[in-house]
Amino acid sequence: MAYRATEKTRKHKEDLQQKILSVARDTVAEGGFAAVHMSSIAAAAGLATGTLYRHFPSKAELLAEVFRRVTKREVLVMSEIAASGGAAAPRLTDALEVFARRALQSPVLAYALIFEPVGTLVDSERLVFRRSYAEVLGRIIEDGITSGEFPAQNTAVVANCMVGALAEALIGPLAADPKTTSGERSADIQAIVSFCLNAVTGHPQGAIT
Amino acid sequence: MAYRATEKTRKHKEDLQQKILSVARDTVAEGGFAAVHMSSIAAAAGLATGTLYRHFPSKAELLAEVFRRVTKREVLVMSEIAASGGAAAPRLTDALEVFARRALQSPVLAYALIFEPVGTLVDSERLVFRRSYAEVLGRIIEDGITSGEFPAQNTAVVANCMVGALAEALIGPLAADPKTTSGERSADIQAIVSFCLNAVTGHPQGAIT
DNA sequence: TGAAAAAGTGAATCAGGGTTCATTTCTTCA
DNA sequence: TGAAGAAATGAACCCTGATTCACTTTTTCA
Repeated sequence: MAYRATEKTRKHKEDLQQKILSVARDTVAEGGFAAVHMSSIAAAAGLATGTLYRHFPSKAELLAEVFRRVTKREVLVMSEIAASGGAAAPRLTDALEVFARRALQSPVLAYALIFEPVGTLVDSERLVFRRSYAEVLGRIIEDGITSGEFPAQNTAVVANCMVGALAEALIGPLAADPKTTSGERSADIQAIVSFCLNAVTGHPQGAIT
Repeated sequence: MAYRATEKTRKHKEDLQQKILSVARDTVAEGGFAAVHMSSIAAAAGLATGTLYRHFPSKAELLAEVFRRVTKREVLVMSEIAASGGAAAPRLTDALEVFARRALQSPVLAYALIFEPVGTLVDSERLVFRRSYAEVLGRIIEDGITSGEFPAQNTAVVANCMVGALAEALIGPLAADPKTTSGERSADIQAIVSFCLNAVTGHPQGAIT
């Protein structure tokens, strides 16, 4: 036994994985999951194609890992807002706006995370992702109901509706094409947020454009 | 010149096209677009694979045609409701409910039409499809604004939100899994419709569950 | 240092389904 | 009937990109 893994190698391995994931993440952010090819990821990371398979069992798993990481951060951001104290309505507004603003900041990534067809593995991660959003929103709505801010309603369905409304109106196929000005886009955000707030509160909130 | 196309051959050709389209449509309804393979469609239609290419230049065009046909009917149904006279709120309710009920009646087809990844050609048809829905809903909302039933609002964005909410809460990844009872599903429909109605009217409408 | 084991390499292989096309069968009409 | 053209056939081909694997290079430690 003339070889044993050591701290140095462990670190090296870890670094490579990070490198691969980061290259892949950037590729996704720039061109969506469709732009990810094992060969180009390898090249961009300064490795041979085969080496990727020493770190990830398959392309699907690599993509799933990328998805998980990017996604985890997004959900975290929103759930922090949700957990902050205060009335439900402003928290809901904040949560929706943060989602929207981040999505518009990197539209390709947003599209990739929410809609882009990839494959079964990523799809099931996406399910988790969407569920997380719905749960975060659902919790705020429940708080609002408890505190009497919002009327009683089917929390789960309402939360799903909000996720759908945001996704569709902001980054889905029906969204304005990306060349519209950021001013127009933030008017859209306001409209979407108002839509959702009206829906839960049952009376107009905020700007109606 | 010992051959010229005749009525009989024309008819025959037409019949074959219908047959192919109908077989393909059934396949989609049963297993989504992913279940469509040129070889199996051909077999199911009693033809050789190559024959399909005498009627459709490619698989993509065949699928696009299937998509167009199925989709046209759906939009028609909803736009008839939208065009019927009366107050905007009940018309909107009807339109949303019809969409929902039809979607639940053939969930696989609904998923295929709204979400399933297929390819560029079908994707652009899908864009048309979703736009049509949004336009139909948008028109009702405008009527409601004109008549004073609804407050002024960004019609286009609101319509998109509704399409998204319906799609997501009903047939998207977040929707209840199909084995839930139809009773539960229709409670969901009510919740979704209320959500949308609240959102446009700014005050609670119908059942709140 | 050198043997053992892991990591890295990248060209070759594989897979799977859409598409082609040389050949066969069917229609039409003089 | 038979020549001309259209339609049908289905096995072979092709394309594309993920995956493999025999070989080379590094790393570790007695």
